[in-house]
Amino acid sequence: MELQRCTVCGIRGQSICNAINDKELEILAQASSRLTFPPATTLIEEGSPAIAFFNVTKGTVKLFKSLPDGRRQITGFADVGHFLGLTNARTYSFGAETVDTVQVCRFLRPQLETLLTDYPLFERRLLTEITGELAEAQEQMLLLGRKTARERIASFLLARMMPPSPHADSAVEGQMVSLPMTRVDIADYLGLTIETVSRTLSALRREKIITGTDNHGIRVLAVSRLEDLASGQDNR
Amino acid sequence: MELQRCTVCGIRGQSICNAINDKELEILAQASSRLTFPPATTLIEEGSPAIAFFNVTKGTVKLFKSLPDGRRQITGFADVGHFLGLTNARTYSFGAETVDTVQVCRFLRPQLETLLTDYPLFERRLLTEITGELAEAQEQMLLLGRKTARERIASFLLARMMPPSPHADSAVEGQMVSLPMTRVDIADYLGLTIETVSRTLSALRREKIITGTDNHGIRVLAVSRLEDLASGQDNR
DNA sequence: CGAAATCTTGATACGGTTCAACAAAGGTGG
DNA sequence: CCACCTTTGTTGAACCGTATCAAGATTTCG
Repeated sequence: MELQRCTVCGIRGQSICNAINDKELEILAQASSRLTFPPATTLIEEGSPAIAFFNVTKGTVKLFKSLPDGRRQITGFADVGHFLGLTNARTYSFGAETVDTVQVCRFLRPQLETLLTDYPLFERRLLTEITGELAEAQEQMLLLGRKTARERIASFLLARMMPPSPHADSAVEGQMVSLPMTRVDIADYLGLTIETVSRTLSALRREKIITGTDNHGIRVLAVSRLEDLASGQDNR
Repeated sequence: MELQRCTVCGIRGQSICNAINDKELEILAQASSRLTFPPATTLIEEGSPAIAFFNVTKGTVKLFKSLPDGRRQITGFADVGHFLGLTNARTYSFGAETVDTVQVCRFLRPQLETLLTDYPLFERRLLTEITGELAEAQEQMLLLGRKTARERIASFLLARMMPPSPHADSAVEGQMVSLPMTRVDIADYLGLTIETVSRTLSALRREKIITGTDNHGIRVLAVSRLEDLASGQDNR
């Protein structure tokens, strides 16, 4: 678990540090420490004191809530650029665990308070970020409350589709979707069981809407078919 | 539809205006207009341009998202003190409709921008508010993705229980729960059908966990039983 | 290479939906 | 203020999509 100073936040362009100008960047660097964690590391334990705040600079973190009997709902995946750990309460109401190898910038709570008051641009950026998270949460509530298993899988694949890279490998057909998480995680995110996730992906593969035997990388052959599916236009 | 200037925001103690000091209050008053709407009025149409931002000062507003075929998910109820309409996009990704008679303070977008930059306390308050909304959204995702119908109803009743008023009417047994919305709204909020909501409430009534024949006012007789139910401790 | 973890597929069960009929509440005009 | 009509809520019976239980296949990793 390497620990080093984040003198210049490496992913400034896509991270929250983006909001801060050059003079401020130095202060930010002193306020945060960069940490690297292996897969399946607990970053936040549900109910523990809310002492830190993270900005993901590499990898994917899953956020979740659990019931006493072990049922779990993953409320989101925080990819590069996203932050996590903001809360009003003294304790976290959710847990966070790394999916793959993850690098973060960590701010301790007093540091965060200082940053918020001293750097208005930082606070504004945070407000924008969290407003976007709320919109995503609302979309997910629609999915969990009203969509069928097929529609959920289709929505999930679309949401996780990489934006078509400019120097795309046009030799390979289909849009790439990266799925670093396991079937269990997908199921717990979509409010399904692993069996239903597996069956539904198999069905889409059979129908030539997706391809790829690799479990953590799928290719979408018919984006528009998926879009129809995701919004309930076309179930069969 | 009455329209008047909100010179001194009447519910300052519990509203977002709370964040603003006396000097600033006057400016806020000039930036907003107070409006009253009858039940079932559309405040925000899904997909329409995001021109305004509201603070609820009386009544309850429902927020929702819909699918093309009409399936609907209510993502939250905004009661007194809550705001709605904040978004990063140029259009709203959700709809909003009054449940009962509703009074709001409305800010137009440019006014909001000004307030945010000029009054840091206002911006901070907004960040706190929306952080709380995100936590609620996560709790609701757990409900929608992983709880049974019984657990959903129990959770809903608990969440809507009035805080026991200091001058409580101790002559009447049981904690009051106000349900201004219809069964359809409750169903669309909990990801169930109206029939299941009705059946489940009847079952809880039969089991003497709740009472009250009035559809919009229920009394909880056994709070701790409900709490067990809501977290999946005790299903029968 | 071998063991453990992860994923897939099949058979059966069940919670909640759907369809249907009726009951109760609310609102309106005479 | 009541009779009528419309809206909202309740209850029952049958059905269905997804969960559960079970077995086998594949992948991962030491």
